[in-house]
Amino acid sequence: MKIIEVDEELYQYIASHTQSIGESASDILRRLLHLPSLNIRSVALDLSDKTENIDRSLSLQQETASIYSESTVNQQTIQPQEEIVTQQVQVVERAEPDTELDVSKQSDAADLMILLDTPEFKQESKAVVRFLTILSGLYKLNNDAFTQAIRSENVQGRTRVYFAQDEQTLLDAGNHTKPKQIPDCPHWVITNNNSGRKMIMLEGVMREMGFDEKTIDYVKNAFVADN
Amino acid sequence: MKIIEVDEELYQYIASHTQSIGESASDILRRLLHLPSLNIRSVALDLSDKTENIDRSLSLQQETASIYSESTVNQQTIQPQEEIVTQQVQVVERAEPDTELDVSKQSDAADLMILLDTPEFKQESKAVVRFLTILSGLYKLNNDAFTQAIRSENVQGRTRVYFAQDEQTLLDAGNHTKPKQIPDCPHWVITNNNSGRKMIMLEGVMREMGFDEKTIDYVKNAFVADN
DNA sequence: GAAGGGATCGCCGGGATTTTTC
DNA sequence: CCGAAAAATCCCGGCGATCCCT
Repeated sequence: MKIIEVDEELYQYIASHTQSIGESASDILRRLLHLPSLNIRSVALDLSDKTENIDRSLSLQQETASIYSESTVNQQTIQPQEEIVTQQVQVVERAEPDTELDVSKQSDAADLMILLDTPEFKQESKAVVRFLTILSGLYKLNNDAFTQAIRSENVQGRTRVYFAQDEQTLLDAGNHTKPKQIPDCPHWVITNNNSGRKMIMLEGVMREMGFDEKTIDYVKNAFVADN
Repeated sequence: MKIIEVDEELYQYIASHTQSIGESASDILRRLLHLPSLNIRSVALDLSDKTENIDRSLSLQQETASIYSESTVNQQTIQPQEEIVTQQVQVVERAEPDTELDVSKQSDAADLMILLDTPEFKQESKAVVRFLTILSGLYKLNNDAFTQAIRSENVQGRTRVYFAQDEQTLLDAGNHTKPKQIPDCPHWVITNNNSGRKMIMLEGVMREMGFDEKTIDYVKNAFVADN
């Protein structure tokens, strides 16, 4: 083991991306950097558990699996039984209708993919709707992270303000921005821009929220997919 | 600074992504993680106490707006007329045993280096922002020395005026000089020149302020470093 | 402010490059 | 007239919002 020094904020960033209790800095960093894990990782397991639980299509299962395949490729060591037990507990807990606010970090990516995989979403032809739906999903996944993310300067324009808690702020910062409230969310977004910019906005928010690049890519693709 | 433990292989991975000599682990990781740069302006504000948490929510927008805003006409953030009064108050505030104009003191130089060492600064791609940030930092370090320094003939152009307490002075002395207010500082600088000239301007101010050559060199390097 | 969506086009800022001055 | 220093033009990339299409 090596010791490295990281600044306070980066430390917080890393710590905040803990996905399972007791995870080491290495584990977290490896996940964020898309490096293969040394220890068995539970992400793949989690995904499949969740899959059964939520009863979704097979195709998504495959997609999801392939997306994370990198992290499962060279995993030779198998983790103790405890791991599995934990998983089962989680499944049970999640078996009830999910109305609670604190969605465990672990399932962020999966929840998001489930949302984007619904026929309703895929069928949706309007970019604004897909845009708003994704934002709404992001908020629901982790409203604190989302609320923090949209404050970042990285999701602001040169003169326009992209996100705010109220319509007026957005109206004041630009002309004809066409603000819309994000569904089931206290925040507003501006809407009068092309799809490219909408994608940039999504990307910015997700990056701020700490999603890894793979997931961000997945969402971007889902957003773009027009049929 | 926080200490974290990473496994050998991950350590090698991070180290192998060094892009500039002397880069810290934090810098490298921030780049690899696509961590958004923070608001440079607030860093400058926070020069003397950089570990403290920064509230970026409200002040950020305003600061950013003032920097990029083109309609500087109705900006009344700073009042030139009361300038002298303000200065005097600050003198009194600074009236501690070792208050001098000699800026070459270790601690001041160190403060400056701390600012330039932040990943936020290093990651800043725009020369103007780095330029303004450094000037802001210089002012913060010793506003009297700074205010005196920019009056010197050595920081004026042949026809252009480089620094002034108000935009108009700069506008009057040249065409398309693109003056900008230095963040958290009552003074303005012109901005429409290449990076070489910006560096000459920094150098001039610092020399006038009494920085030693080593520190000046350090700052020049930090300013130039572009990635 | 009310039709709505969003691609297209034009403006703006950054700063290297070119032009001008001494 | 040449070289150096300063000034300012101008190109490029990014963002805003107009305006065309549905």
